[in-house]
Amino acid sequence: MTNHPPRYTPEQIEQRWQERWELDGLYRAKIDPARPKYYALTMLPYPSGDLHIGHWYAMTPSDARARYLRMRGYNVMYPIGFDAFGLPAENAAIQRGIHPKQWTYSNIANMRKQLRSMGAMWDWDREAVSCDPEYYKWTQWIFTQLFKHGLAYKKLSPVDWCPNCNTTLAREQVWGDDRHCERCKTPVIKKNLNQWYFRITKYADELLNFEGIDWPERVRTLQTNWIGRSAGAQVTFLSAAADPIEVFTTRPDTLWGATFMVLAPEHPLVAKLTTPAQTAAVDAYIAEVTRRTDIEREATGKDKTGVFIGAFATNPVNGAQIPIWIADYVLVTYGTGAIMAVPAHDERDFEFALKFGLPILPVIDRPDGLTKSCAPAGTMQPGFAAALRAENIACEELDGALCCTIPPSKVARYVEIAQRFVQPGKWTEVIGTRWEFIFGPQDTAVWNSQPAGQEILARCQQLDAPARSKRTLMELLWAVEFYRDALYHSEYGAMINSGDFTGTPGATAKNKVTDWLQQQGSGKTAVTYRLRDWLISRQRYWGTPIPIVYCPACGQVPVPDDQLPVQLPEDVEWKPTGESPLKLHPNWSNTTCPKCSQPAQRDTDTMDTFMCSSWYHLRYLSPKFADGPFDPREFAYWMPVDSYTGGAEHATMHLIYTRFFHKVLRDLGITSGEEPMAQLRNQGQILGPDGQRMSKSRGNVIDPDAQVRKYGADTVRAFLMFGYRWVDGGPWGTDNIEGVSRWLNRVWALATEAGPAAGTKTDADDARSLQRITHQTIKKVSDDYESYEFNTIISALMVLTNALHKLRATAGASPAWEAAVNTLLKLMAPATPHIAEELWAQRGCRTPYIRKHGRNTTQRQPPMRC
RNA sequence: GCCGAAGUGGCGGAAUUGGCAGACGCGCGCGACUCAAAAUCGCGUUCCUUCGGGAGUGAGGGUUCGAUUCCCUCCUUCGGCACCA
Repeated sequence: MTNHPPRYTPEQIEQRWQERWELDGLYRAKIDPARPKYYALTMLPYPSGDLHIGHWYAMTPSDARARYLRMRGYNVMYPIGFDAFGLPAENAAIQRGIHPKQWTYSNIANMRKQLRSMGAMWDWDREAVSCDPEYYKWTQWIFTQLFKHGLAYKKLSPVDWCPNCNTTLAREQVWGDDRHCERCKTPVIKKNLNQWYFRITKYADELLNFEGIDWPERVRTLQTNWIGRSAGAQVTFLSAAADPIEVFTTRPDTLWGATFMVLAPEHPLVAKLTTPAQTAAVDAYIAEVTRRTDIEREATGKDKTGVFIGAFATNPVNGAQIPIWIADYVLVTYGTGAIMAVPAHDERDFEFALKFGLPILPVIDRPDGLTKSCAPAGTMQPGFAAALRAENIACEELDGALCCTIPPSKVARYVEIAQRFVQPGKWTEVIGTRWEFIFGPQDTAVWNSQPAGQEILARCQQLDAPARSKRTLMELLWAVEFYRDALYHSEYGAMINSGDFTGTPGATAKNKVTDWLQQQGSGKTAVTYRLRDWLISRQRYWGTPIPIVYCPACGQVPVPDDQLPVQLPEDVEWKPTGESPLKLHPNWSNTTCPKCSQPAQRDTDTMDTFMCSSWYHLRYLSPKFADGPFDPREFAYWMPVDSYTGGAEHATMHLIYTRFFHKVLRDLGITSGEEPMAQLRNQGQILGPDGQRMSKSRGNVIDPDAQVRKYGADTVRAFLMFGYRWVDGGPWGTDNIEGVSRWLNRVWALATEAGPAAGTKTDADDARSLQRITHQTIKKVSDDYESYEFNTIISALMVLTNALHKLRATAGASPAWEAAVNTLLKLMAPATPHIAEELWAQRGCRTPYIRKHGRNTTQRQPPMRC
């Protein structure tokens, strides 16, 4: 053997091709109405300093897919940029004395280099960097647009504050049971601050509609739950002094069972309604609740606390006077901050009523028909059990008591028998679907109203000493363990004990009552959301300044368009004081009012960085455009984003904000279309080899640069596609990458080594099976790119490679062989572009770039030749 | 507690309009090449087996000629929400 073909040396070929692609501007996306467009987008990185293997995992398959679509003939735009504002820059500045700007831009320079080593087809001409003044000018402009249209407002309220990051956080940035900061894991505290909010709640209903977009079920569910729409009614109760107290309820059909009210301790009416006798207790309770942090509230569990404020309200459906309490299980931030308590059909209210001895009245029939009766020893005369048995009513003895679960059809019969057998001076009862107390023959009492319940309780207390300690009838029944599962339920069912509405079936009850309330003028249908408005003020330096000026005469004035951007000053102290660094600047905040030219002050907070990332996909369209946030011509051609990929951890943050922005801008006439991203796919996460999240402190971080040096970018790319289900991710596998490396070497050998000697006979069957597997691979690879199943793309390519290997001796001289090798290279090109390009060129193919070759299909077409 | 997703060899993972379970890769075993090793190549590799077979996709049940795939119950893991009226 004298003529050894050159070995596969990725370090020699990869950089060469990257430079050539760049030089020829191969991946510059230009508007071309003749071709179908495809906007492929992957979530922009934060310039933390080093490209992480996680970036590779997220971006490589996206890039491969974009390259695939390009080969299919689409005009593909695949842009990249940096989400460059944010806390890490400032923290690095504090720790190392580097200016956040310098830190950020040098990181960006480094990451650009690293990103290029991936061999991705990014259009660097479209790069956008969110901390560039030309970028944040338009972030500010969008803010002023929202302000002018009443969608941005300032409000003093208790907000979540991270004591480590020294700034406020949006609600969705507070995570976990201990309510910690999403970024640094420090538990948050509450502060009362005057802050800017965006009215995202105005778009709640629209954000619930995912029609026409192809997003993962999981993200849609997360967003739906986060928005948390509940439909019901708002009902007005009146205090003795006729103050209206509004409550929100999803169960207007239970109004007749509202036996008390609960207001949030912070409810504005509390001070006014509290009677003098209760003032001290109420003040003490409020003080205690305010002192407690949310975490302590959580720690105290669900044990209900509360206090009676001395006042009563009138239930609008029956005029009943019901006591008003305050309790911290009612949240001032949800609904109206006040509830009607229906203890018989709401678990929390039930618990509260039981604890504080408040009355309970069942008003909804049990749909499951569960009916129970329990007669302690000595309650019934002998023969009772036998009489029941004769009726086929099954009972069991529990601690001497005769406990029966009565079939619905036998309830009436049971009552008759019990009447006959109850001992004089004793009683028994039937509960569940019926609430009837049996004192003797011809002597039963039905619990169908609050007063009736009181009377029954009084009778029982006369007969039975232990009952005298019970404050309510329900408390008496709760003492019987056997009854517990039948005393409370929250199902829909026929209305009972509800005046004229008694008997209304569960299916229609809610609507009938709501309609009636509306006629009476004491209620209306209402919808409440869990979603809160988006708090965007941050008390940090490295962010977009809020373009608002406070004028003593004119109030809040947005900075006019021609004065944007409000530049971030560079000469600041960024010590973490808890105040905005911009506030401490000697003169930055001093300005003049854009309206009246009198001295005025700038807002010294900066914006949540999620604002920057809510519209970056629009800036990519035309990052240098000066007459607006983007060039409308580019928008018209490229939008919406056809495929958006990134982590699912952004489901309730970035991915909801960006939809909100899009809809706002649409309503302002700036954009069009319902949604910004037509299709979304989430990738999973790469963990350390130990199965733990990669982190420097654990020492399990995989450095992509080192892997590229060792194996080459193509191997790393193909391994990341091959080793995992993309949606799942998993631990970095140190072993599997060797297999991918071997595969590329085998491909190299196949394409470069001399074939069988001239004149070697071809086995027709083998040539045919080579052709068959070639076409099967084309189909498999195409289908799997469409469905983001990247691991099976690589395995299909390996299968084809193995077949080539095996059939070389017998089919290596056939046309099918040449077609198969060329097809393999083309099918590999999206995943492993450098080696494919190199071998393509080495084979003397006339088309200069493999990617220019048209689509591969399974449709009949001549064997591909280069 | 509520909602959602997922459980397949020693490992990563294939296969679902219901049709040969374990593709592809790792690892492992045997062999070739080599003085030797690495690399490479070839063969084998779900488990049990008395070598005839038998069992097998988290567990149990059901539908079916046939179930990893569909239905019911349960278990485990992960993610989200959690006093949201």
